Formats: sequence, C-alpha cells, structure tokens
Amino acid sequence: MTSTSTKTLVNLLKNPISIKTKHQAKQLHAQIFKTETPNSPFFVSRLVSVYSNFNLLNDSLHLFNTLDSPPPALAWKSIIRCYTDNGLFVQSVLFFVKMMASGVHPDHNVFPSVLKSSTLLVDLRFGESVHACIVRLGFHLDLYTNNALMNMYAKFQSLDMNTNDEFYGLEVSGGHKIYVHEVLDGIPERNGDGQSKSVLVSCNEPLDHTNYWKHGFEESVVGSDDNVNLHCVELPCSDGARHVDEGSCAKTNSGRRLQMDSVRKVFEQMPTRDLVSWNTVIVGFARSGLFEEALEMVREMGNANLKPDSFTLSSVLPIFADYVDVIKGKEIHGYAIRHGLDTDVFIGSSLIDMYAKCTRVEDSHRVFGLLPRRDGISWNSIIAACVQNGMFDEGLKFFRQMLLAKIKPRHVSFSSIMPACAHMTALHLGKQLHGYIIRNGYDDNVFIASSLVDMYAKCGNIRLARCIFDKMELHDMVSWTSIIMGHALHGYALDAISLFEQMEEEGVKANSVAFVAALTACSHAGLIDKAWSYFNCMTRNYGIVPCLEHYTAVADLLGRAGKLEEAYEFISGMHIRPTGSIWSTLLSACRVHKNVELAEKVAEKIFMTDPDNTGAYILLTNVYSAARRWKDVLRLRIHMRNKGLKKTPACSWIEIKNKVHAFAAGDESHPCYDKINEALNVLLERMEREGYVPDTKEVLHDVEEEQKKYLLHYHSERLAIAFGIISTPDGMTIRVIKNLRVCGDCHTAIKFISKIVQREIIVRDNSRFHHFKDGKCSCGDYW
DNA sequence: TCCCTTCAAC
Repeated sequence: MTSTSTKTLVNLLKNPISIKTKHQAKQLHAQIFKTETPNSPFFVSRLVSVYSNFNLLNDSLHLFNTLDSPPPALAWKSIIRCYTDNGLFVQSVLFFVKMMASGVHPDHNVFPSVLKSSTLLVDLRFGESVHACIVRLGFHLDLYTNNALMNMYAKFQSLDMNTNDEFYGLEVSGGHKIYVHEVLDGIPERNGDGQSKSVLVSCNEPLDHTNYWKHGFEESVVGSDDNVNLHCVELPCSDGARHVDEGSCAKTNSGRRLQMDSVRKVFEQMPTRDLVSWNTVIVGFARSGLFEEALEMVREMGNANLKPDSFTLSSVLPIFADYVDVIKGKEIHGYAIRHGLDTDVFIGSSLIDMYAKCTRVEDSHRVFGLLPRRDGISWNSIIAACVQNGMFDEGLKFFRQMLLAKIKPRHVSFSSIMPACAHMTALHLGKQLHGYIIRNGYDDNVFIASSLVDMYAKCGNIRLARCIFDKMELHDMVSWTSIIMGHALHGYALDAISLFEQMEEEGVKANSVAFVAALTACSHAGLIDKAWSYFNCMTRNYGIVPCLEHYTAVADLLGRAGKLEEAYEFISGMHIRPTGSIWSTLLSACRVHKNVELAEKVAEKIFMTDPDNTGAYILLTNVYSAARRWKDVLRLRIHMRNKGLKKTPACSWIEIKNKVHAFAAGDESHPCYDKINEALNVLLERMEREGYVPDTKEVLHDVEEEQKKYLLHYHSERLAIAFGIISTPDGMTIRVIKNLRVCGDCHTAIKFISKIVQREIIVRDNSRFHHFKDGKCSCGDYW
C-alpha cells in the first residue's frame, strides 16, 4: 500500500465502511502522513471520523488538535459521539458547546449524541436549550434527532427530582464530582459571538489523571462556588466505562416532572416514525406509570404495521409485573418464543422479574435456566426473585453462584440480597457482605447503606445501624424509614419519633411507610395521643390514605392499652375490609386483658373468612385457659386436631461463632445440655435470692403448680440464653431470636438474668426487640 | 447516529 495515490486515499476516506479494523485505520493514517498535505482539513477530519468509529478516543482527539481552527463539522461530530460512547457525557456536552461557540454550523447527526449525553447528565435545562437549538437550525423533522429528543424528555419525567431541584446527583462509583455551571449559556446563536458565552466547570478534586481536560477546557475550569446554581454530575472514572447506566438518580419524594406531554408533542409532529420512535414513547409511558397509555401505544403500533421487537417486549413486561397479571405476561412470553426472542437477555430478565412479582418463582427459575447467556442483571433478577418470594437460602445460593461465575456484584446485587440476611436474622452473613461492600468501596452508595441500616437493625444491632445511618452523606426516604422502624422495633420510641421529626425538618416529606414506622414506634411504647396525632395528620394534612399497616398499628395500640371496645369499633370502621391479621391483633389484646366475650366475637370474625387460622385458634385457647375454662380449651383442641391444625412450637436460636444453635421448649437434645441445665439451675437460685417469683399464670396448661414452674424454667429462650452465657466471654452481648412472643415470666426472668450476669441480652420475638440491661427492658414492660 | 431488563423501607 506504500504507493497508494492521494486519489485512492480520498476515495477510501469517502467510503470509510471499507475500513474494517483498527489496524487498517492506523495504516491509512500512516499513508496520509506521507502525502504532501497530511494536515488538510479533509484528511484529518475524515480520519478523526474513522478513529471515532472504532471508539479510539485518544487518537481522535490527538488528530483533532492538529486541525487549524475552525475544524469542520464532521470532526466535531465524531469527537462528540466518541465521548458519548465512552460515557464521558460532560465532555461530550462541553465539546458541543465549544463547537457552537466556534461558529461551526452543525449537521443534523450530531444531535442524537448530544441529546443522549444531556439525558444522562440529567440536566433538563440544558436539554431544552439543545431542543431550541435544533428547532432554530431546522432539524426538528429529523427522525433520529426526534427519537433522541423524545427519549430525553421521557427519561426526565421518569426520574424523581430532588427536593431543591438544584442537585440531580448521579451515583457513579469511583468518580469525581463535576459541577457544571451555566452550560446553557454556552449555546450561542449561529455566527454569534462565542467569546461572550462562558462554560464554567469545577471539580471537587484536581483532575490530574483525566487528560480529557487538556483539550481546550483548562480555561473553563474554575473553583467551585456555592453561590452558583450548581448542577452536580459525576464524571466516570478514567477507564471511561459507562458507569452512569448502572447508577441511579438520587430519589426524593418531591413532585415528578411530567414531561410525557413534551414526548407526545414531539411524537405527534414527526413526519415519519420508526420502531424506535414507538418504543421510546412506550417505555416513556411505562416508566411514568401510565401503563394503559403504554399498552394503547403497543396496539396503535400494530395498526401502523410495526411489529414489537425485543425492545418493545422488555419495556412492556415490567407493566404486567406491576399489575401482577401473569396471564398477560405469559402472552408476551409466548409471543417472544414464537418470534425467537425468548433467549434475549433483556427479555429474559424482564420475564424472570415478571414471574417473580406474580409469585410464580418456579417459572422465573425455568426462564433463568434456559438463558444461553447471563449477565449481571439476569443474575440479580433471579436473586431478587427468590428473596422477594421469601426463598432466602435460594437467593443466597444464587448470589454465591454468581460470584463463582465471576460476575462482579454491583450495588443492586447487595440491595437484593441484604433483605435475605435481615429476614433470616443472619448477622454473620450480613457482616460478611458488609465486609465485601467496604472492601469494594460500595459503602457510600445510598441504596446499599440503607439496606445495611435495615439489616443491622433487624439483626439486633441497632447501634451499628445508627452508626451507618449517621455516616451517610445523603439520607433518602428509605434510609429514614429504615432507621425509624429500627428504633421502633427496638423499643426506642422517643428516638424514633425524634428521628421522624428530624427527617421532616430536613425537608424530606414523610410518605405512607414512614408513617407506618412512626405509628409502630407509638404502638410499641403505648403512646396513644401521639399515635392519634400522627394518624390524623397523615390523613388530613398529607392526604395519605391509611392502609392495613397503619390501621394495625393503631388497633394494636388501643388493644394493648385495654381500650378493647374502641379498638373493635376502629377496626369495624376501616375503609378497607379487615383481614384476619388485624382481628388477630385485637384477639391478642383480648387475651392480655382477659376479655373472653369480645375474644369470642373477634374469633368469629376471623373464622368467617379464614376458618383454618391456626393462630386464632391458639389465641382463643389461651384466652380460655387464662380464664380457667378448661372445657372450652379441650373442645378447641379437639376441633383443631380434627381439622389437622397444629400449634407452632416455640423455638429460640442463638448465633455462636457463626453457627446457629436452635432450642425448643424443654429441649434436651443439645450436646451441651448438661452444662446448660447446670447454668440454668445456678441462675435460678441466684434469681430467687434477688426476689424472682415464677409467674405460673403464664402457664396455660391445667397442671400442678410445681410442674408449671418446671415448664417455665425450660422455655426455649432461657435455654438459648443460658447457652449464650456459658459459650461467650464475660460482658459480651447475648442475642437471641424467638419465633413467638416472649412470655411474661420469661420477660421478668431475663431482666433478673441481665442484672446477675451483668450483660446486655437482646431478644427478638415475633414482633419486636427487647433489650435487657441491668434488670430493665427497653420495652418498658409494654409489649 | 436513536429505544429495552434487575434493587432498598411496610
């Protein structure tokens, strides 16, 4: 090729498709270098374009900088697209601004890249300026430009904007924070005075390793100024990877920007539309929750003789996941199979998710098993599918398999798997994950931090949960509710309430779940007036319609306070149909307050809708035995046996050195049973010396008094605690989990034990945590 | 040159 003529080179460059490899591109470059005019704008700008087609950003930039100004539009466009393809959206946008300032007339095909970059920068004002620019230059009829425009507006409307509307944070791991000021002023009129426009950029640390700034922008880099309207974005790390797609917009509960009208407007004025146009509108509607509109567009698309492709299907499937409509979801699945799209990795993930949300997790497994290729998202989908359906062990199994398959977990993976640890109260697993998170630098991610807060709170370590919460830079709704709920469950109602108030002071408006947390706090501490004020405030001032959880917290509170009739009226007056579970709350209160009559009435309500509700039978049995109505007890027991209903056996467990030890009541099977028994007897002796008197009323069997004492002595939580005491060093906190409510006598006994052994003992029962310390419990004996 | 999938608090 050494003797290639200039004419041949020109022809080659005019038809760059014939250049198939990077190597050929470099050879071409070398040949041009040997010609008489290696620096001609034609050669250079064409070469820039060739390099940018191969995504060779540095080579393209190097050539671009050899051009005498003003470089031709083709060269600008190539660089801008290359920046966008490398995920360098700030640079892409700034290059566009600089191009406009240099007076070059852009051609239409620069706009899709610029719009994509401004979309991913989450800067609506800039995007709108670009739109104005497009109209001004007469490119508003261009198909690709319009598709990109619609996409931009659709993305903006589906993001939850921050409360103060000034900061649109994109989370990108390992990146710098770049502040872009006044970018929009940088778009001058065509042939306008570019010099008068400014592009101000600042960064939170020196950009020493990012050579992108060496290409014409040093003069624009200024120190950050808090007085300037800042639009904060993160610059991806220097490897140029496209991290932003995997990031997430900082969420708040402020109002959404409804931009679907803009999307619609663009769509309607388009002279021609292709499949991408339709898909863009469909996904826009789907993301903004306008599901019916999205589905209507799919039908209209058919009328326009366009067939749904893999983009359409994977955008539509999440709609049926949200609607929990497995019939429609299956229709899509069928369509995908008929058109050979069922092995598409995008559709596969949507299908896994759709089946999981419809509680058909076995179908999720099947889809996952049939996928020929699995990416991080398919793995996350199957992990989330398991966890969301309560299959925690399975979820962990998939998580381990994913690591073995050398798929690096991302923040989504952690927030999918962490609830499994929280639900299983598997502190050692949670800690392992936390270690992994710290080692890989994910601990500043708000989603991950929130799941950690929730996990530690649910696993009994509220102090660590609080510590992580306090270290978070930005608190979103979920982290607030996690920490409030955490304190509520641990009985620290006043802390929970003050956190709730702090949240409101910081401008985060409480949502429905936050009120559940606040009401739960009140319910666990018996704060009736406070609960009513929250409940009324929520419905009147916040326009939140109470749901079952709110009603349950209030009913529970009324019941515990002995206001049984009031609770009955409250439940009967709910705007939704009372469930068995909320009636059970009251039934439980009837047991505490020994109201047999109301208990029978309430049980009747439960059995009407749920005749096999074992819990209700047990509660009613307890009510009868507390009232010493042994005949009724017997009658119910026989009835239950005939129905094949069994009482859940009490069970407690404790983690010692990452191993879980479980105990049933009166359980003698543990290898260390002799030592446990010995410890229990020593404890009992010291407890009685301190004034402990067994409360045999808690034993609901019709047996002798001595027998009752014996039964209490071997309740499962006491076995677990005794084992904890003999297996751990002095002073170490003991954490025990029980599947049922702690009985009154054990509660008293554990208070004594905490004082005698001088340890903090934390017991989680089926609804809350008890922190026993120095003979007192955090629940204030109200649970 | 443009469009798609996964996650946290109840």
